[in-house]
Amino acid sequence: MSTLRSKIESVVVDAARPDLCQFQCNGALAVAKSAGRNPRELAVEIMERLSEKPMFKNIEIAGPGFLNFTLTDAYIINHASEVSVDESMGCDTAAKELRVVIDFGGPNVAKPMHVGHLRSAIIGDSLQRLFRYLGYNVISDNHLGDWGTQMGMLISELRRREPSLPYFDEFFGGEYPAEAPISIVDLELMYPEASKKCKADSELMAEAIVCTDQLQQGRPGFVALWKHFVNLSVKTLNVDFEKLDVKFDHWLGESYYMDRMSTVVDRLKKDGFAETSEGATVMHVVTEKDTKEIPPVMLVKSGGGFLYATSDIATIDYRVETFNADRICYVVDKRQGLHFEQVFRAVKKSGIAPESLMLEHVGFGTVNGADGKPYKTRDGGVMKLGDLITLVIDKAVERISEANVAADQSEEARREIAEIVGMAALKFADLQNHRLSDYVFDLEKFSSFEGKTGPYLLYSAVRIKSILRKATDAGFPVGSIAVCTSEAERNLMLELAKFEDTLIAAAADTAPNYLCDYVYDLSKVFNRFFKECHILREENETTRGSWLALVSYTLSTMETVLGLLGIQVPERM
RNA sequence: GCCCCUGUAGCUCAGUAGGAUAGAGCAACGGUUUCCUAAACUGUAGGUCGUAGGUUCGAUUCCUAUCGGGGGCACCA
Repeated sequence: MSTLRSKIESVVVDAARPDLCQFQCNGALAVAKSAGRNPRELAVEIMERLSEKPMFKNIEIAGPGFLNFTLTDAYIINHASEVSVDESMGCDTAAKELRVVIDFGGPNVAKPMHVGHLRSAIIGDSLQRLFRYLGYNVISDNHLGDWGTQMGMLISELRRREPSLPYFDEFFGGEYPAEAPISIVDLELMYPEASKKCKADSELMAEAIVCTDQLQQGRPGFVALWKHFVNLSVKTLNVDFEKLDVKFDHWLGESYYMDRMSTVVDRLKKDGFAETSEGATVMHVVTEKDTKEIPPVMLVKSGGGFLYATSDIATIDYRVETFNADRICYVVDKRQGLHFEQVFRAVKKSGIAPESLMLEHVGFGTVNGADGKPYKTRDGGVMKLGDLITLVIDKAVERISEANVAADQSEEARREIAEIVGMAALKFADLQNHRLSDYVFDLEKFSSFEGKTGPYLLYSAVRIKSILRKATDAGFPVGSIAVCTSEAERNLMLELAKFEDTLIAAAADTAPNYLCDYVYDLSKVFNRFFKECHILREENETTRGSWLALVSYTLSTMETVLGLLGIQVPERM
């Protein structure tokens, strides 16, 4: 099934001036230039060719050569009717060959997640849902930061605190304890302290780096300790991801590629891509065509440790070999752009990745406070993701009791609604911005539950559910879309017809904000229809049945799009 | 120093192949409730799209310069 727009002609676009027409075509203007012809004449020819089709109510030529199309109501009704009974709402969801790896989340061991991780998690999650919906073979992977210098910092910090633990005894031959030597709370407190000390004191930093290198070389006590750290951390990370309703197919952290890193580095050396420079192993990725400086990729530190780039290269090697990936999307802070450019160049140049592999850094901007600086807590500390979620949900609870809604519901049900509403507020507030732009995170603003917010959308959807419930109770059957009695109704059908185009554009640009705009526009158009066409009071059965079908179709579309944003709709609110 | 991103209404942001009168939310000032959830609907006002050139029939969009803001640039991730 094709979209209403593309049923006319593929080059036709939605109207820029809805007051003049429903769809428009600017092709005559573009073609006229290359053909050396008058655009209006060309437009007349196109119009004559198309005007025979019965779908058109009207075709006009306007301005310098725009073609303006208006469809007959019968045609619009027919399209809406067909799509409304289609399981995928007219969208091509057939399985596609392309295998897409989406790398997102990327939390670090021992560091609680913060607002930056929020963006990666919900943008990445939206993309995985979108690509899956469109039929792509998606593999999502939470690339846990469990193998970097922060591990060395933690190990050396703990050694200073508790030197007698067996993990630090090089000659210890027994079994290491099954229980972790510290709690998760201690671990999370220990990291910021260790990090601060290392930054301030180069000797401590050197010690941390030595510990990191030794860990990476497999020193048994350090590995045992490291496993404890990872296990503790993963437990708390899971709590946050669960609250966000974000799931991954894999949790393959950097450490997973430990063996592969040395293999890959050896191969790069053997094939002449890597060389030694100032004691470190590096790979040059600059080409003759470059006008800018591209620093070489650092593969091995002079002390023997691997780096961020090494693990990313090894990871690509794995994803090509094991997942047979055609495309890899990295949903990572845009400030890491240079890193990815280097890594992408390295794998292409060395042949680790085939030329056909699409490597894409899906970058995103920072989350700022009202002052335009990165978002912090009131006392200037890092806002933890878990705390942020709590704030948002508390706000929703507060608002619900204020507005005295869902008063007939149990305490538990209201709590559940508050969680859904809070998460919708949070996710929609983030996703509606283009991912690359920095945005101001204003709790009051998106918790105000007014305007272009998640809760507004939920409210619209919930009202539809309510109508459908009442219709069922009254014994009104859902018919098929058969009438178009008002402009509001026609506009709703036309808006619904934009569904597939929106999804395709969002996927092409990896831009969930297109979905946000669409579902918001749809809600607005629906709310107008809702105001003007009183469904349950309508006495004509055909009209009422048609409206119920239209309303049900709107609900499916809204729930689907919200679902692609990771937002669920409650039954009542 | 080099490179990348960015500058759109009072504020926060959209603007999906160069197209007609540049959009939305909030804030401001109005209107709508015997009516399916008023967390709604709706009207008005508000912009020389940072500035100056260029390409084009046509530029917020592409190119150049310039100013302002942010970011990145070998042993952190």
